[in-house]
Amino acid sequence: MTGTSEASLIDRCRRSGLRITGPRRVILEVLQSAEDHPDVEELHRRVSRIEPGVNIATVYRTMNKLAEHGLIERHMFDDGRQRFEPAPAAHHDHFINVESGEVVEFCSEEIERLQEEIAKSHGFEIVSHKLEIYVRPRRSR
Amino acid sequence: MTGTSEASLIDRCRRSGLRITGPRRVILEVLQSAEDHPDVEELHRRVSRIEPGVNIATVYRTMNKLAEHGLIERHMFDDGRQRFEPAPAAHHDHFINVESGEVVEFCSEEIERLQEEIAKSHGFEIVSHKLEIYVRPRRSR
DNA sequence: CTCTAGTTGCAACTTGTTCGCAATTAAAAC
DNA sequence: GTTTTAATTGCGAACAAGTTGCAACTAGAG
Ligand SMILES: [Mn+2]
Ligand SMILES: [Mn+2]
Ligand SMILES: [Zn+2]
Ligand SMILES: [Zn+2]
Repeated sequence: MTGTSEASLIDRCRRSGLRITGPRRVILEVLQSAEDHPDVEELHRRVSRIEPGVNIATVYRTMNKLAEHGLIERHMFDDGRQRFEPAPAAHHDHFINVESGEVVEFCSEEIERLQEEIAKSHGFEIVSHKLEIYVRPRRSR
Repeated sequence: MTGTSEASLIDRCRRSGLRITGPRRVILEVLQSAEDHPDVEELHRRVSRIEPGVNIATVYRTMNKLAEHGLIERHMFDDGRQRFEPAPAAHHDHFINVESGEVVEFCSEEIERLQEEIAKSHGFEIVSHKLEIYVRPRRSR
């Protein structure tokens, strides 16, 4: 669940007809190797460590472009800033540890199925959904 | 699921030690009688129709105060603006009709239970959660 | 009625994100 | 390799949603 789906983001960009420039290459590498769900500032920080001079507007624009082409997923957890991850091979949802900010991925077949069921019973067809569970480490006693 | 829990928002405010001023009274009435999940601009619009001159900053501040006291619930759907509803008597989640913007409430005992279960199995204890299902009317064939 | 802490209107500010524009450049076409 | 052109970039300004400082006002306790 961590790590990208099929090919590298760079390859997928090429296939989508996106140009691979210097800044973009670095951004893609940073994004690809991220184990977490970084926001734009954090991406920019990581990019700048590798290649200073890349403007944060470029990071924003690149994220928008990648999202348009379905190469990344955009999230908006409760802190109110966009966070990103390479488009995952399979759907998953998220735990957010409210104490550490850490994000943990999970997927429940049953929950997914129940969503379909309840949507159908309301006369709806699901376009997408978002399940975020804010948690803290369980204090054992 | 539509309509408030126990007492009126005004009463609950009084009990929380919040002062009932002119602007606040109108805001509370608007909020209480809302059938949807209005954002601040919309609340302000509705308030202004009843009593012009109320500043939008007051609406923002009132929402923050009410949320602090647990009298309303704050949501953030995909359009990126805060939306509000009076604190519901019982928990529920939301369908958002992507075509009309309409919000429909639902609750699934089973989904709630499965969340607990899966959180526990990851060593977490749930603080809160958010399940938003973006839907469109099911095209029957 | 008095007094004071809570509330308000207003304008200025903050934060996260987008945009216009001129300069640069990837990569398609020769 | 050279040319050509549309995509991309850096930069600063602009935006949008939400917050805040402040002086004036007022609910409601005593
Ligand atoms: Mn993820
Ligand atoms: Mn609701
Ligand atoms: Zn899911
Ligand atoms: Zn729920």
